Amino acid sequence: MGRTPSSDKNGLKKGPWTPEEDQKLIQYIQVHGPGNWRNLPKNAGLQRCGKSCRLRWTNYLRPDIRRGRFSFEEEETIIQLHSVLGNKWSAIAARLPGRTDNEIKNYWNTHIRKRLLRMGIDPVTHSPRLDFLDLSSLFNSTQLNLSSLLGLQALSLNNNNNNNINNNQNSQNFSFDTPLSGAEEEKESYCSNFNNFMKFEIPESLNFDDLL
DNA sequence: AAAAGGTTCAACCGCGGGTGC
DNA sequence: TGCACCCGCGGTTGAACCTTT
Repeated sequence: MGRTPSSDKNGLKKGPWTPEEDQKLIQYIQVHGPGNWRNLPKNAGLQRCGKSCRLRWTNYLRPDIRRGRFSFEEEETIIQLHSVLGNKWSAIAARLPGRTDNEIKNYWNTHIRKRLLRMGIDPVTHSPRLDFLDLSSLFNSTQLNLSSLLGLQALSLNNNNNNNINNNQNSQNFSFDTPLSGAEEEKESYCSNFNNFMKFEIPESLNFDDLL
């Protein structure tokens, strides 16, 4: 993984970190603590720039980092927070203990974004993609309230006092079976949770003043 | 078995905000 | 006010790995 080992014009090493480099960085930070990244490489005996050291520490070596697969709850939280915060990965990471902004960003781009697209949800606006849906069948649906559909996100973001809004009314009439769908099991799993996605229920512990 | 194409994710880059002088 | 420096963020890259043909 990573990049080809190389050096820049200052003789500083680039590319993947070796276990020896990791050990030097960990030992130095255990004694002196993180920070002062500019001088850290020299003091720690590393041929790296401070930026590279900070990135390695914050994204990989920090002892409080939780590695491994994201749980469904974490995934749902990411989606909810992204619907409010957008690509503010550090803000999202701050609300997911043990996860880094880089990890969340990667996970979003490689997993969640694709799943939302597959489900017919625009990953930027978090609204159903009308270009993706079979519009003719939608318009023929007597139960569909299109204005509700278009106002879905606005509703969701203004639901501070309306957490119990029942969006099932909107979502139950759609079929998000997609021509691009992959594993049936996965599709079924995520479609069954579609209602949860569309509710965008904001955890009570979330402080909107902090977010915005 | 091997080649081709797709996916993952650690690491890099450029930019902008904050701070001190 | 302007400059330099430091730090953190978001976007992008590309080698390793995985899956498909």
